[in-house]
Amino acid sequence: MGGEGMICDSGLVLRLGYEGWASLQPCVKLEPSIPCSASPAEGSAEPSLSLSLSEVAVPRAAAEVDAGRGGEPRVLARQSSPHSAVSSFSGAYPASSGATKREKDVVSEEVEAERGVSCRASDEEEEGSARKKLRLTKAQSALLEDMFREHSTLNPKQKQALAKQLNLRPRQVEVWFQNRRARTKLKQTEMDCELLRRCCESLTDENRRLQKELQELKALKFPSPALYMQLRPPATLTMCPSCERMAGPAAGAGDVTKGGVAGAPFATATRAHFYNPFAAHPPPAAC
DNA sequence: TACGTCGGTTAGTTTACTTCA
DNA sequence: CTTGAAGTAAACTAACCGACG
Repeated sequence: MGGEGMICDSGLVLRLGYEGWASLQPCVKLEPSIPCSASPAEGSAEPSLSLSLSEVAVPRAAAEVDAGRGGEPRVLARQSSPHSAVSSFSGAYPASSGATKREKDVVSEEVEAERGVSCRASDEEEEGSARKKLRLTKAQSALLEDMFREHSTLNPKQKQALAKQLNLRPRQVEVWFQNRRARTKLKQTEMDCELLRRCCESLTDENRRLQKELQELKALKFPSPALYMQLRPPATLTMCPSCERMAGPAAGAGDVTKGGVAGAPFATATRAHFYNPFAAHPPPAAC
């Protein structure tokens, strides 16, 4: 599994990868590498974060998200244009027709539906010519999508059967599945990136806030950290204002990982509830 | 070696938008 | 001002190619 890493403003190293393609489970690890000059050098604690996408039920297929531009559903069953060399209906409507493109498309679809035609493109006689491109019919796309939802890959037998059912060549089915997997992965990656971006923003804010708090603390020069702890409960470390969940004294007490210093007065002894966009509960809109 | 999958790319098609007569 | 044709950029996606396990 290859991983890509980036350091965001919050000083966290974000690593993104996939635990295998089929399962589409991106894993994300946020490792603290707080570069801030006001980092807890003086025995203070730095938050230890560990977010994992593996625990998350990320919306699986992009198919469900896959809408046309501007949210307008696209008509996939559209046959090729009158100029298309592979059009099954190159004569269905003349180019000089007064109908608009969209109207033509509708007509084409209706005619196609009536005839029950599927586009078997690039027949053997086409070999040697320039690359041809077919447009799958709505029915073909639907069936392929159904199959894809069941299995993202096909064994040779399934491929053969599906090709026969769709009146396509096995190679076409194979290519469709390849492209479909690629599209799904791309969509998933985009979604992951968006989640990471939000997470990064959130952590940046938190980092900023903690630094500010640290500076205030320094300015106050409390006689003892314990006093500060009494006056400033760790609940103030709540990261996600929308979640309204705070790390109470019991939550994570003693759970000071490598990032924190066990026993250090400013470790806040607790791990604040850092907003995890990959957590099972849906991320708040504010995040 | 053969085969399947993947990432990357190419190219055909469609759509949305702009311009202009 | 409205309308329709023409041009264009962008998006989508089938098909292809080479690398890899």
